[in-house]
Amino acid sequence: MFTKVLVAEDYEIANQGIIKILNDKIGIHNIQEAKYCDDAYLKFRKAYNDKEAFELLITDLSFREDHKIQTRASGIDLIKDIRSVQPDIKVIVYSQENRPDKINMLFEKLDINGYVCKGQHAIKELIACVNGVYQNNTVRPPELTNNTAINTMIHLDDLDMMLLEELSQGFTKKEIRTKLKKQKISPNSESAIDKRVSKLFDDFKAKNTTHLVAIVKDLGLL
Amino acid sequence: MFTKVLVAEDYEIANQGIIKILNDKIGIHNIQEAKYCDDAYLKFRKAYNDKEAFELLITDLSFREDHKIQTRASGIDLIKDIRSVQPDIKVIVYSQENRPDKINMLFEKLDINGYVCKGQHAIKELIACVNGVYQNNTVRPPELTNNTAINTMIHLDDLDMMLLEELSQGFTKKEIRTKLKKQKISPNSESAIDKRVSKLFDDFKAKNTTHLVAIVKDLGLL
DNA sequence: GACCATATTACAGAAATCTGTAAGGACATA
DNA sequence: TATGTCCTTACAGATTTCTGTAATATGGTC
Repeated sequence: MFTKVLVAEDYEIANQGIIKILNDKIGIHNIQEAKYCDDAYLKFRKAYNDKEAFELLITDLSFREDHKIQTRASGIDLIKDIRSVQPDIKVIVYSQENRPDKINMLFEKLDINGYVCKGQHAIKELIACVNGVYQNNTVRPPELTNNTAINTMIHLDDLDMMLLEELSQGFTKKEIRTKLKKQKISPNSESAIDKRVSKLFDDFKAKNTTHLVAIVKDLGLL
Repeated sequence: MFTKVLVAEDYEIANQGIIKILNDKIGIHNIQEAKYCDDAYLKFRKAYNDKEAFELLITDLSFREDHKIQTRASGIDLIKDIRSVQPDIKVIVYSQENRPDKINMLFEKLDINGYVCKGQHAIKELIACVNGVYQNNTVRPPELTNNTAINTMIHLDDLDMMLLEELSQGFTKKEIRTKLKKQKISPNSESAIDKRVSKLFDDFKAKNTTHLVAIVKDLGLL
């Protein structure tokens, strides 16, 4: 089993919870914790330089903003930076994120080894994940395999996201059209935008713009 | 210090984290945990009947829905039920909720003894809270005292909330007006509703309905 | 080039939104 | 009763939203 693990998670209680599981249930005792990305990187770097490198990184994705100025804003940056130094370190992400496309992105772009959703069954999943990753498997969360939900079906491109963002900020379609023209993004005609938004209505089964934004906010896409 | 504590929290990792803090930092070792409200109540009831009652309950507010059917949906119900049996038990709520009015409601309506926000400084806050509550103090989170934010300033009555809810569900003002008339809620005229919504625009500095709903969703009021 | 599917654009009309003004009712105070 | 304030209602007009139809453009395939 892994003997040396780094845990990066800003929620202290969750941080302690992970350590307790690793301790009690998996028997890993050489654990260091960090509440900030930069702090995590420093601890990683020191261990690496001392030839006592970590074998596994367990990290959250989002770190709440704080008074401390961070060069790394998210766990994604942290993973990239650490992997650029020590490419073979195993990485497990432990996060609230449950959007399949986002989680898949982590596996595809960052080549992470495992993912555990914060939730009711996190202990069992974490244990299974650490064991699986130790055996060189890629461990995706059960939600991902079962859940072929809306998010995966509906493909939102950059323009869709921009439209949703602008609409949620209260801009009229005329204003949005003007912005698009200024940025020389096409399509930028009134009816093209109308069509795009109407398609979003269909996709999300929304009655109007307000409803659409409410749905998308609830889904956490915005 | 307290000697017997019940922890009700459905997120397993957080659950373990709390127990670790109570163990390591406060020296409480007689701790029972529950992942479901009903389970928590049963454990409470058993201890009470065995004359080995809990002295402190630490509970979350929201429990994720699951396949298990629960008679108690939220921590609020749990607190009410437990207090109706053992009125003098101390209660600390540990939750993500950060809306001042909601938190204040807990202190006023449920007479809870302490509140800790899930977050970066939860350990320090939890320790301070348990200590404070043990000394018969009421411990409100630091956020609450500092944050005289929008939420506290803007008073939203039932009609306001209903309007926001209906609008976010994509109903037109005409539809809303019809609903109000059916339920014999006044005011129900088109212009009265317009005025109400316009006031909400002013309050939340929204440009239009869509913007308003987006803001309110972000604030977590809806 | 010819063909097809798809995406963009133009235009138009009904419906809904948003912002005013003005008038009436409820209620408290003097 | 008179006065003032606040809330509700009625109405109107400009703007925006939403939904169509139809023409044009784009990109890929044969």
